[in-house]
Amino acid sequence: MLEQLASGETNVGTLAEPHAMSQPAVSKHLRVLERAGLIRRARQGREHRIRVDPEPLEAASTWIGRYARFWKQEFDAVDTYLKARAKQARSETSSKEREKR
Amino acid sequence: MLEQLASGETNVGTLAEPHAMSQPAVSKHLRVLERAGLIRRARQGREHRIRVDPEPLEAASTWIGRYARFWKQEFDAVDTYLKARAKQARSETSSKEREKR
DNA sequence: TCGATGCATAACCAAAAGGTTATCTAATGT
DNA sequence: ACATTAGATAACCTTTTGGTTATGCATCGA
Repeated sequence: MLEQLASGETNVGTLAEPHAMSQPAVSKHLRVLERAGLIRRARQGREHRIRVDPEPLEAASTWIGRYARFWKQEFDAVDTYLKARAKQARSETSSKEREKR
Repeated sequence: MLEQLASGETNVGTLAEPHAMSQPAVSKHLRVLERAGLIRRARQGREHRIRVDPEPLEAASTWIGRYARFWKQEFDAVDTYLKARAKQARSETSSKEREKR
């Protein structure tokens, strides 16, 4: 539904149609999104124009991005470490097998 | 919990401690995260080392980022439009009030 | 002024999320 | 070989999510 809001500003009724959803369901979603600060609402008369507030999403994006980059480093480091350990483990195993005989 | 995984690779038991959570609960979370492709698991003996897979998060980050930037344009455009309309509405109202008298 | 319209709210329901305890399996140390 | 330990799985319970219909309220057009 957020994705649909991407295609620009709409009123509540219009949002309900493409999803197989009733109007009250949409209202509920909008209330949640509004409390989460993800959308803005401008009432003009009896119609409510809804639009996405990009700020918090942008913030989330950069936050995740920072973490992802950090994790990528960790990931690669651990990966090479594990490969090295695996190689060593193989040689240890074979030496143990030699001992058994 | 993902945030805790940020601080590096761990095994399952270690993950349970800081949250007030039982071990099976953690196992459930990990299974979900694994199926979602957000973490990787390397079993070595009876211990499972868990680490974050940064790729999908990075993808999500850039996706959201692109949308956020796009929405920011929309947002600003609509904002200026609304301000203009509000100004016009005020002048129309006052002219109507003049008619009433 | 009065019916139609846009949306919110209330009351309710089914399914899913998220936790628990108890039990099982496989690897480990002794 | 046997007790211990890391983790998974099963069965169950409560809370949250996400939807519904019915109804209320304000605004608009005639």
